[in-house]
Amino acid sequence: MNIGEASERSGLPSKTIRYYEDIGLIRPERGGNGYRDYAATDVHKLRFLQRSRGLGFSVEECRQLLALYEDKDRASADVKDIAQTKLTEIDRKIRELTELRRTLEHLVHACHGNDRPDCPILEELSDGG
Amino acid sequence: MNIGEASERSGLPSKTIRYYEDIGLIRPERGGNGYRDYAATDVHKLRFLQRSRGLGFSVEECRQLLALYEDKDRASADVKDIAQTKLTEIDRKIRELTELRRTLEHLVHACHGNDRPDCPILEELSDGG
DNA sequence: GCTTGACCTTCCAGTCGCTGGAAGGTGGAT
DNA sequence: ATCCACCTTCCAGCGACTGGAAGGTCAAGC
Repeated sequence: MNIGEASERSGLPSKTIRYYEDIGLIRPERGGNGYRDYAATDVHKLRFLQRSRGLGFSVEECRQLLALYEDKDRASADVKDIAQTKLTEIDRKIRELTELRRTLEHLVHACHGNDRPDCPILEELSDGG
Repeated sequence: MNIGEASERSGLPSKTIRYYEDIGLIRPERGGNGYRDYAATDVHKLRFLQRSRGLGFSVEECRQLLALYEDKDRASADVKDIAQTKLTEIDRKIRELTELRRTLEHLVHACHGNDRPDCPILEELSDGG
């Protein structure tokens, strides 16, 4: 199938699919007219990429996951390691966001047209409280 | 103080600090030798930027947050609106990250992590389960 | 006074992961 | 024959830095 259909089926823009080919993630066949020709397995891989990117894996991580996916003798521990690392990162982000939320909410509740130039709440905001 | 010390105190690389100046986020004084000269308030702002950037706010969002931070003399309904909008955005981000976390954790727990070739993580990534 | 080395300056290029657009070829319908 | 949607390549740009070259400044040591 042409890139347009592969795009529809995978949920990835054609541009992105070509880019993924550029960086060596997928290598579709070519028809006599020069058009890319995607097989069902290619679409499978593209969808795999679409999902893992959406889960916050970097392209390099996706390359690893794809290699593991294609490798029949892979150790699932490798995959687990990558996912576990991502999980830790996500946890840290959630923690930090929750902190900022708390700080900002504090600010919203405290800022009532108070004209004092040295607002301790704003100090706290910049100090990381 | 020079950029090196501002970097140490704010946790931002000197390169990033210069970049923030390029795009008009901070405007330190200049010494007679042409060196940037950072005041304590500049470091406060830099640390503020360091935190909010680290939490996934775009530079443009940080510019707004910084305006809020600098608006301490004119705290008003407008200022509160900006903060409130940011709060909503933070909430959304936390929700999305939590969802992502849940999905990934599910995958990690489903994975045996041993050397068996069948890995639930890869299966779900490709099948979209 | 002169050298050393750490610091500072500017500017240009590269990174990642796309995304947009130009310029042109192909395919199928009218 | 013409139309238009699709495909191709290539080049440029985004955001938010990051690295490196080429050069200026400053304090310390000899």
